[in-house]
Amino acid sequence: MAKFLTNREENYSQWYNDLVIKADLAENSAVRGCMVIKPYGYAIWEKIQAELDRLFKATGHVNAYFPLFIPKSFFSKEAAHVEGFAKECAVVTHYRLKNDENGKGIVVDPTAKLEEELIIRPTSETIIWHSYKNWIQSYRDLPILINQWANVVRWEMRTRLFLRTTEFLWQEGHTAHATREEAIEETEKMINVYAGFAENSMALPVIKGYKSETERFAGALDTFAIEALMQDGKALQCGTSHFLGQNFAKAFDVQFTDRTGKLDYVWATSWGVSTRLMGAIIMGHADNHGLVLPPKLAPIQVVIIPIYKNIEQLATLSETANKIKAGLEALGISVKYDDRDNNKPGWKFADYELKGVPVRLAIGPRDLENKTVEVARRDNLTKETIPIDKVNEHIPKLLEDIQANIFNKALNFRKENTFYVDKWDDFLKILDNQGGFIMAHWDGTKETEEKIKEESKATIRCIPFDSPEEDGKCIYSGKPSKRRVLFARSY
RNA sequence: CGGGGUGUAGCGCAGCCCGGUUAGCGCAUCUGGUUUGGGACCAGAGGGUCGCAGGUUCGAAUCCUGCCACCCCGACCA
Repeated sequence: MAKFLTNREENYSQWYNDLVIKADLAENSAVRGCMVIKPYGYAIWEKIQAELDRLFKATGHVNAYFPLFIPKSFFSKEAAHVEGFAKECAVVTHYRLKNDENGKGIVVDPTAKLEEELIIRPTSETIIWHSYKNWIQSYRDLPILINQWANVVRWEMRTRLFLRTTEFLWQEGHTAHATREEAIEETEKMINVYAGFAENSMALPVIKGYKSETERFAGALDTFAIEALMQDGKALQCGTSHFLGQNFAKAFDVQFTDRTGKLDYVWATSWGVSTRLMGAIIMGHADNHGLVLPPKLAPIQVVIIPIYKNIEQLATLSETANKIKAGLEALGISVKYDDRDNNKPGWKFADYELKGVPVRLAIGPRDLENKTVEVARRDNLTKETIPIDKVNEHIPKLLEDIQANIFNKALNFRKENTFYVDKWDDFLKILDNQGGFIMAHWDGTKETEEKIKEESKATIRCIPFDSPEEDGKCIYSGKPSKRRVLFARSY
């Protein structure tokens, strides 16, 4: 078979780039660092959105929308927050263009300078908390459980399609609560929603945990994250949920009267996932033939390909194929019948494999005669022939089976690539050889964390919630430690 | 932003070092025909501001300057 993709083993990042382009998910745009998400890629994002939106609403949240622009002054109200984001903000300074007097096209009109510059949101805490000030007076106004689907801009140095783009799509939840406990509960609830989504829908096992102080969100008291292991042994942060304490309430002076009549600041959380999840799906499951989409997020779950010698034969096949299609659609399965005549079946087989379609049905005269259909599954590339009248029974089970199988495959990969390490030499050796997750002791200090990062390029991905207490010595400093934390090189 | 590389048709590339009439190849596209159970074949056709802007020259894809974009490696990050 001819090579259409760079081999994953040869050059992982080239393979990734090839895949995104060739599977028609996205492409680079005329603007540096910004991508065009193409219909097939966007369809996957829409599936992600739909399921997350359902989960948010099921946990009591509602959607709203806040502006793209944030007055510069808002941004500086929370000290840690501005510190964290200042270096990557796009700024609007003017509101008008004009024709150049020297005939050199269009220029910024210097008389149209804004009184106060506007920041294009890198995240919306500030403008949202400015609104919340007006919305909250009493404990009866709480909690506020709002999510918004939006685009944000972070002026990154180096970008990669889906993993890190200058503009990206995401959702950001911003909640306000009367008590610290309730806000912490919300923060935990949402990291669990994310973890559930990653594992159930994306078929990607994740580790939930706390971020170390240095890795925390700018302005948060605590950040929870889910971390997934990619096939090249690097970690990808897939979602974060932040306990913001009263920091933003204080910065924007949002106080409420509690049950006892006492005035207090509101407690906050924020949480988000982005189009980066697309990258996680790709790097978590895809192979040298292309994408492997989890059935629950695949825009096309089943593709039917006719094999025929002439138009008359195609017409006969189409009759059966359309019946199969209608039957599966009635079961809520998305089916594409590809009867285009410009490509041969072999071409289509390869193309749908590249696009990660979970199940392919091929039907030809031979099948028609035997009342059968050939079923090929994308996850393990096996084929079987089944009677047509068993399709409605077989395919739903098969989709579930594929969903479970790719999850288990990813889980096994993670198990095989998670190492409990106690010696610094082994730590470095593992990172350089195969990568993976490393569970090791850490003395809890910023200094050690920094040194480890410098010398190994690995960071603390998180302190897993379920990491058991055990006495040990820090992998780097040898000082005492109570539990292992999760290290990895990351995206 | 630092180091390295690349930019020529929708895609992948040759030509550039050593300037010279109409800029070439493969894939894709279009037309006609034969095909169709794992990326078909034959014949014909269309498609180019040679990344952009200046400069040198009788003449620039080719030489010079600046800029832009993309890729890889670092620092920053979801």
